[in-house]
Amino acid sequence: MKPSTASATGTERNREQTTARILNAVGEVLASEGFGGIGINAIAKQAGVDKVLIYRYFGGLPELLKVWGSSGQFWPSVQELLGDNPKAFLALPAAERYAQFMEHFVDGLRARPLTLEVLAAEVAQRNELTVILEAEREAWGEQASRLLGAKEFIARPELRGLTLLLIAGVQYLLVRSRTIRIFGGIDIQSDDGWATLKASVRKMALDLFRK
Amino acid sequence: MKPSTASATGTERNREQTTARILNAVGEVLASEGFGGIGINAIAKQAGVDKVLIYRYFGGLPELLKVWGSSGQFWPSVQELLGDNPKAFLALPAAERYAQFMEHFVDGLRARPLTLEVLAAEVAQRNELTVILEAEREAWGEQASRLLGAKEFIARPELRGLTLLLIAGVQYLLVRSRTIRIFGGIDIQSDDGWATLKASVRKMALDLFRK
DNA sequence: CAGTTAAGTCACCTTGTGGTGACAAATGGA
DNA sequence: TCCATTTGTCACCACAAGGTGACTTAACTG
Repeated sequence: MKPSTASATGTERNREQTTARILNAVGEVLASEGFGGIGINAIAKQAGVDKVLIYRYFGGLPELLKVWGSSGQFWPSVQELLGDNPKAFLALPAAERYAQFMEHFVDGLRARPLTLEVLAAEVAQRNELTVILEAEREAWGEQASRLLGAKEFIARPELRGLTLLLIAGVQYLLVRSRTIRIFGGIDIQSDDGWATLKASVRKMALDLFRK
Repeated sequence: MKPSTASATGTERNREQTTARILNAVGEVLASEGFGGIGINAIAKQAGVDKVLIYRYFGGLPELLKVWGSSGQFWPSVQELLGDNPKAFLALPAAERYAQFMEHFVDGLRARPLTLEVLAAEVAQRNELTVILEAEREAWGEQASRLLGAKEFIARPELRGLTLLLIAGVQYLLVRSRTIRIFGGIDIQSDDGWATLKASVRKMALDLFRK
């Protein structure tokens, strides 16, 4: 029997693997404990790694979060919002395009619990991680609004504000749905509840874009 | 010179005044430090009171927050949303009524920085205080939607979901405006930015309710 | 194979938090 | 006037967090 201390945990002096473990642990802690549970000790424990290694390899918690945040894709890609067939999407009538865009946005965000967790943290605190993601989102919004239809946005400037409010509303309801079920009488945890909300938006779009 | 220890701080064995100080301190700490800064030590310090008195008079932090939360009026009253003349408001055409309602909601919330602070905290954590306010809000939403126009909501059920999204969007943008300025290209800290958003909603209402 | 570098371990410190027991002093009856 | 109650003060504990210095041991390199 070799009296190896490292082999007990399965780690064998492999920096690459250790850093990967640490980065994974960030997401794992985030998923299980939420943003409030993020801390040097918790991450080190989750990774099965001594916390001093985090300081050595990353410098500290802020730097670690920065690296982690830059590597993941938290936001639905623009492509994801357009659907399987981008060309066909852009050929749709304005109302249908608008409705589908919002639906895809809802679905994309609902499929990303970690993003919702970070989104929730952004609201409460402002730190290195949230700053990164804020910038990322601004860029995304720019790109998205261009795709959604710059034409319509120029012809009808009020659409810009309205869309922003709806996007914000979706984000808020999804973030809230992590901890509460009923909001304004609608079940925001269920598919049914979201189907209702999507239908509302679709109806609005049809009314707004009708001749 | 009397060697009075109490008179140094201006407090003279007055329980009523002390409890009032403590309760005030809750709001003050909340306003200056945010919800994350709330703690026994911080509140006691702000109140200029020994923390042990908080335990004696309230039992602990949760109980203190409960008392504080029940006493304040965090949410715009329904009356505030209807404006100076409720009767006249209800006589307005649907579109105008809808637009004004949303405008009053925005103004009412913008005038309540403490409410925004608590709203932000609700997103991240769930504790005694947030539970109280959640219940309060559900009741409020029930009342508000009844006033806004049960008639329209029955005739056009999609309005319910749409309104919920807009209300949620307003809350989200206002909460975010505590820490960031630009969101989706709009300045959510300025009156101008909000005027733009209000105008968008108004235009939408006019389009939706037109014959 | 010897020696340096780097990975991982361990014990420890500091600080801020919630929480409590014991005390000093003012208040208000009897 | 005396004495019990209540108000306020102070010193202290336990604990978890971030953070660091010094050590052991494996791996690479000449």
